[in-house]
Amino acid sequence: MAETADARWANRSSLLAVLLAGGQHSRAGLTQQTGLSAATVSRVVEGLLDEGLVREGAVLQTGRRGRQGVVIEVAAERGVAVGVDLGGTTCRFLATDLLGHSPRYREEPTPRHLAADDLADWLAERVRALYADSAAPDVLRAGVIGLPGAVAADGLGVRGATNLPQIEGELFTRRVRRALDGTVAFGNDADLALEGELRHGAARTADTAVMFTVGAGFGAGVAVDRHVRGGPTGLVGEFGFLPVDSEDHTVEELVGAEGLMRAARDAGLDVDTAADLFVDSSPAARAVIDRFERALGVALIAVTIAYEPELVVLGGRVSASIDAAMTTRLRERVRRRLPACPELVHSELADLAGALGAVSRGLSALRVRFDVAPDAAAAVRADLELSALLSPAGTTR
Amino acid sequence: MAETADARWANRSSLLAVLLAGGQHSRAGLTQQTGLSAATVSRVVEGLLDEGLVREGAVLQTGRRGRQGVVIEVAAERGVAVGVDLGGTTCRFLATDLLGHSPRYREEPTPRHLAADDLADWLAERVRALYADSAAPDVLRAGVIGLPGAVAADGLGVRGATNLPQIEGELFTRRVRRALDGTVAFGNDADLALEGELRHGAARTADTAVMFTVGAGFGAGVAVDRHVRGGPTGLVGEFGFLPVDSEDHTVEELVGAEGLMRAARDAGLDVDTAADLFVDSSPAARAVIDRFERALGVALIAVTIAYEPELVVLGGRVSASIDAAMTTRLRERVRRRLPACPELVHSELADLAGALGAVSRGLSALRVRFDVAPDAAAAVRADLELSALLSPAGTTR
DNA sequence: TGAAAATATTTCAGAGTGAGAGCAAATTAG
DNA sequence: CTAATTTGCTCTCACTCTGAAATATTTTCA
Repeated sequence: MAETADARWANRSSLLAVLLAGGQHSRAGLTQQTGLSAATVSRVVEGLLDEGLVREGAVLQTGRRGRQGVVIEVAAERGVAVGVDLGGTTCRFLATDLLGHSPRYREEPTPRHLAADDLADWLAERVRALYADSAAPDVLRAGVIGLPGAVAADGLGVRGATNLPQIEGELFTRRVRRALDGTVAFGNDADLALEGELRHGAARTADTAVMFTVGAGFGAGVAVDRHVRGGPTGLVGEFGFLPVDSEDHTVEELVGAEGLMRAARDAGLDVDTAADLFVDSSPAARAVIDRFERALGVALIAVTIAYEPELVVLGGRVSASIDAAMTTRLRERVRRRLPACPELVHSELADLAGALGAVSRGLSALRVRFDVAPDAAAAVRADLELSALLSPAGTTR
Repeated sequence: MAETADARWANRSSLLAVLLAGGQHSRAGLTQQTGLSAATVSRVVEGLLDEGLVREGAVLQTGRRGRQGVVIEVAAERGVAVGVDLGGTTCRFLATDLLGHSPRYREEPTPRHLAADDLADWLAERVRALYADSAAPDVLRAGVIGLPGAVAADGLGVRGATNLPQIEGELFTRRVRRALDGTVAFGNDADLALEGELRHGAARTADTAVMFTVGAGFGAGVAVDRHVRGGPTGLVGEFGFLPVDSEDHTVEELVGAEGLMRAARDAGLDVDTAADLFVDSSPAARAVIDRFERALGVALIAVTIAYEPELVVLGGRVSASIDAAMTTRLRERVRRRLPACPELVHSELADLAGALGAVSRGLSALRVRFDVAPDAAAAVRADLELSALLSPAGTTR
């Protein structure tokens, strides 16, 4: 412990962290970025060149006089990260290289009729195909798969996957993991969506943030100190279970699309989608929406008390129906009761948040496998090439 | 950054961390405890001897054959930590040396009629007296003062101190701090009570824990990864604000002693203390207690969802009335709705939790000032000499 | 063309570590 | 009582790694 060798490793870590965040860096630039001496940077870079983890690229055209620096570029093809968002209806895949570049995105309907085994094989096959895109001989691979259920801290046990019951337990996850030689990890889809927003979306600058996912049901992801928390059994953030009145109605029943539709039916309303309810001005519809707003307000109060987040990101299908007037009313509702209230913003990454978050985690795992210190690996702010994805053509919206 | 000198500092840190945790250690023992080489331990100890931070004590009688080791003991008189729990009615003081030994405890009625200035002077005078007990020439002092209100992250702004209104704002805290030359920090009393239970009480072994303080009002402290969290404005954990029914009753109204007494009066009951309500078997009293239990259940559900703690510690005056039957019912209530439920246990430190937590934080601050790495400083599990305090004679119970 | 400036490498002294030798002090065995 | 053994501590030495400074290299500017 605490040998002198640690220093070298620490320096290599912080240097690699800078390189893996992307951008053009010469050795001189790295000297500035890392605060190390020029000599040390030269030596560490030499080591990385020997490892084949970086290579010298073009000379850096600065326009200033003096000798030009040589760009040190990461051998990005040495790693592949695959992020998957396995939803109840759609499955999204996103693969990138070690730098988060050359994204390849695809989506398919989830074959929800398949049993656990077959679904696992179906998924593994597609991930393997994305892995295979990189032809380099010694590629490290890391896949992260978001599931519509709570994932235990061990990363295998799945619970509460009402949308895709066959993935419950450890059968599905174990089979996927084995089929992919242990290169994959699992996470909760809401947590990964928050991870995405946290690194590349609306919560980019937030330290502590919560994401409400309002879809068929209601879920929340929680990030404290830029670290998404799931809890030992993955229960953390499941504010859908929170009771909101004396009759034991829960947030999920009043806020989720399923609950909304049931309430609409009970009120004799004839609507096809939850979104229709929000634009229906009949008293019956307004009553349902009022209860929606009340319940969402309770959830907002609860998370404000629990974490005092700077930001609550609204995501999920139904969240699109939450307009500015309603967010204003929600914040007022909180402010009437509490001395502070988080910002309320809509998701920036929409459908892609989950897959992006999954890739981000995969990239972190890759960095660690390339022997970057875990803290540094998680702190890297990679500049993924998202523009192509988020342009109108790239997404399904 | 990352010079070789860091290694020496890191080694000094981990060695000091072992020494400050207490116990008898020879150089050989330290070699084992720290994992460092014998040579390094000798060198670091030599440095500490030069600093005057440690000294050689008696020879260690092991009974084994071979040369006897010399005990390296911390110059505990080099630091004084004072913890204060400034309550609405009682103010408790606890002072220890750098090792958490030679505790001096006293309590006085809080002079709640004094204005901010005078109260600050009153408090500072008493803390100064405790500081003065150590006659060593170069003593470092650290005081931590628990206040019955939310303390902002900057450690100065106080809010929601309904029990002791004159400490609101920054006037009181600034004056105390200046009177004590900046050697003091402030914290929320519920947070510090949890800190105490976390380090020396019921939550000793827990990683993530919550403490409910059920007194006149209702507050909660939150510790995640053995780290008590307050939030930017100190709002974190104020689950008293949580609404529990459609009529907007809050947890505080239904659970705090004040709310209980009001409800009792409204129900035409003639009781003197909240405790009486719990042993009253009349239907009216039972109804009040039922609502108490329901609201506490909602708070328990909320914290379980928010943090999934291993443990919820029950503290505060009213918590004594919560018997085993009620905790069992509460846990059943949670389990009916959630897939997991924390343990529910009573505080072990009772009235002293706050002062103990405050001293613990003071000790941490002292360690940091002696240049121990903050992480290591916080992780030290000092063995305070509590037996004298917790024995029947030591407390007010 | 030469001066100035920026990048990169090499050299060197200094700081620090661990292994192992060596010394000191205790117990045990004969 | 003496020698062997064991344990604690220190000293020496080889090694790693760093940053400062000198040097080489390459570019722009006057």
